[in-house]
Amino acid sequence: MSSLGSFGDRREFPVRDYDLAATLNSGQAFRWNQSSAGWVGIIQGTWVCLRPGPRRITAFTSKRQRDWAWLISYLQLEVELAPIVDTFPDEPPMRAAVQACRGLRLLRQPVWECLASFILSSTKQIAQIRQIVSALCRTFGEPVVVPPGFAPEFAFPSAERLALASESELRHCKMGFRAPYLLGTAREVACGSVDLNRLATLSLENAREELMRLPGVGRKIADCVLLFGCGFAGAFPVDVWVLKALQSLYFPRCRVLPRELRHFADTHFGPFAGYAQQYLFHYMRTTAMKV
DNA sequence: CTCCAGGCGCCTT
DNA sequence: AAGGCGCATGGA
Repeated sequence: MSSLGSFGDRREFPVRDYDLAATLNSGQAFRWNQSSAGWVGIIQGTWVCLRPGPRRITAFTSKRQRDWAWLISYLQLEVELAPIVDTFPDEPPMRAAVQACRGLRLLRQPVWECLASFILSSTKQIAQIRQIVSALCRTFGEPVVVPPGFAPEFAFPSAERLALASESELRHCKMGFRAPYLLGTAREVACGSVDLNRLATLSLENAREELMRLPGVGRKIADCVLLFGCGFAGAFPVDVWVLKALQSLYFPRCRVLPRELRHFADTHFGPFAGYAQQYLFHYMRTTAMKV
């Protein structure tokens, strides 16, 4: 194993209620890999390795850091989890999900990477989304400075770079019918037709409307970007897993239509509905699935 | 082999 | 408004 301490930079962050593995592995981000040194990822072109410890997370980077605001924001280290969980409805399904996923957090990811990744997510399993994103970064991303002994890494390619790609180049990354969607959205973002960094200043509804103007972005993908990239904790992405969770946990004895489940989701989970959604999603994928 | 995967856009009623 | 279908690709 490489001596990370003798290279780059290192910083310890005290945390409570933070399950790093569950958070990085819960289908909200697609570029984290567990190595013997810890969780290795790229955040805005910066290589970082994260090690969970008792009541702290230790971060190693390949380059000296002027400040760590980028990581504090990405990991949402200043968010206290307990007051959020306390707003969830007090009922058996939600209690079970919270108990099974203690310490599960939401990340605040770079908006473009989040948007592009979720455009690639439709009708794909998480393992395959990771493969496509990895190929996209290898093919179009700028090389990143990596500590000695670690695998080469690449930044997530900018919208401007992807806007210059051809559809067939994108298809070489195995994204299939999603290629024209990603290309179309990259072009719109690159030319400034949609300003991703302004979304967080809008209302949830207006920001969602903006995102849904983009090709390949419907309600579900828009809500993922709002929740995982823009900080709208009330956005509630409804996918096949969440539909299954709502149906089986809340209406086990009667068949409920998807649009009725959608309405239930919109009205039932409170101001941090997005957190509740992530708990249900992860609970369903890890433990409850084995029913 | 068949079936399905953190959906969307377009086409029918 | 609401429901059905095709779209690439690969793993179970």
